[in-house]
Amino acid sequence: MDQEITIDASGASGQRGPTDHKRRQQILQAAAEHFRLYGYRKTTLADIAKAINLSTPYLYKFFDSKQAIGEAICSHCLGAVLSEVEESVAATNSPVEKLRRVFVGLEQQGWRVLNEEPKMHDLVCASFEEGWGSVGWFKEGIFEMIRKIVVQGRESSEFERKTPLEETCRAIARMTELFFHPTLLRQAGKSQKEETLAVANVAIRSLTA
Amino acid sequence: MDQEITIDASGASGQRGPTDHKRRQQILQAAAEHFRLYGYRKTTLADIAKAINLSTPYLYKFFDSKQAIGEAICSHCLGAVLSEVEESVAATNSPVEKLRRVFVGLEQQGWRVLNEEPKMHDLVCASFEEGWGSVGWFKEGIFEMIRKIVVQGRESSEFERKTPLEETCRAIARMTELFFHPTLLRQAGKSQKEETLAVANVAIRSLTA
DNA sequence: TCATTTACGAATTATTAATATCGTAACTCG
DNA sequence: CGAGTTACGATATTAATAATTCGTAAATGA
Repeated sequence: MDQEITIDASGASGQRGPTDHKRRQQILQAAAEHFRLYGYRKTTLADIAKAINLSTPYLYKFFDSKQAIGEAICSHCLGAVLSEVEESVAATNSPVEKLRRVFVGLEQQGWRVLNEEPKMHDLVCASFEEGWGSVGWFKEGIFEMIRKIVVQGRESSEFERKTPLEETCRAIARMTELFFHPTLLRQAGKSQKEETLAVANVAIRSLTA
Repeated sequence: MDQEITIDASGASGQRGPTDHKRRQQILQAAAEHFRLYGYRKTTLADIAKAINLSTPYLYKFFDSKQAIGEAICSHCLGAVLSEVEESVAATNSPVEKLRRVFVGLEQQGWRVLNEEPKMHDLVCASFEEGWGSVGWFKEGIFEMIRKIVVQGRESSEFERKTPLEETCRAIARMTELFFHPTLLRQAGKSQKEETLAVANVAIRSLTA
């Protein structure tokens, strides 16, 4: 009704009932709007149901729990972050520059969510604190992105080929966490472009050894 | 009465009145014991005062606030962590091994506090969340430790000398945070020796380039 | 059979009042 | 004056209670 975009809930756990059902879409869109405006904790299932003229219990035809809806919305938000970063990465061919853009892009996007969608940031915080499925999925996305870049860099001989691929990429993925982890982001309180670049450079130098 | 060790409060902010006063020591020791047993939040100033037969307001002769006492105890705890790591670092001459020990040592010590002194861990969490002075002091200590190691490594030609010292060391110091930051530690829920070593290796390779 | 609701118990979350705690100022004692 | 206390207000915390909210089961209609 509001936005024409569809929210892909596949990937988030806690789903049930028919996928690709019109109601699921409505629920997710109503939830997204309410979460963004009033926050996850303050919106009740009744709010969501009412917004699309349904009774509360019917939501359970599509989701296991309120948290399951939260996870779906969170996945969508994190998915958007990942897409932005992927796009930025795709816009250059240099593996070194790609890697730098992963770090900088994640920092920027994390900062954007914190500032422009504070309620969403809260939701992301909760998902990290409670270890929801959406987090693992997101981290895996980052790891894959980095792995591809490193593989490309090794093929073009810009990166070394001695160290174990998996271990190295996991470590670098882990390092990006310093700049997108919502709790750290909040504690930092300000953008950290400088620091991000410095850490990215460490990662890059370790590969170009 | 309990422990013969003295707690050095210099470095922590929020202190007032005579330094090196017998009462300050008593307050700090009583506070340390209560914080460790019952937690920062649950111990009241009255508890501390009563333990050494003082009235509550007299504590304010030595500390600006309850938080100031918390900071002092927190500094002491973090100082102990730093000492342990420094000792481990001092036990080898290889800069590479030293650097590895900074990472591994911090991870170990962080994990130890989380498990063996959970109430202290809560206090450390609070200090990070609220950005107490003790945190900046601790991070600066790590940075200094790393800087010395890198300088030594450069002098012995084991490390490269092209990259700016300050920036590089700040970045590496930042990377260690992944394994001692109390919030991340709690969220991880388990020891991460493997990951720590992997990230340490990235730092080391970036220097031996 | 699929879409949906009503009825309802358990668990969680506001609300509020009572209490405790923090921190200051002024006071006492030797 | 240095060591310490008493008295006290503003703020935070706890406890008890009332009200919501989550989530299930069984029921209703198309």
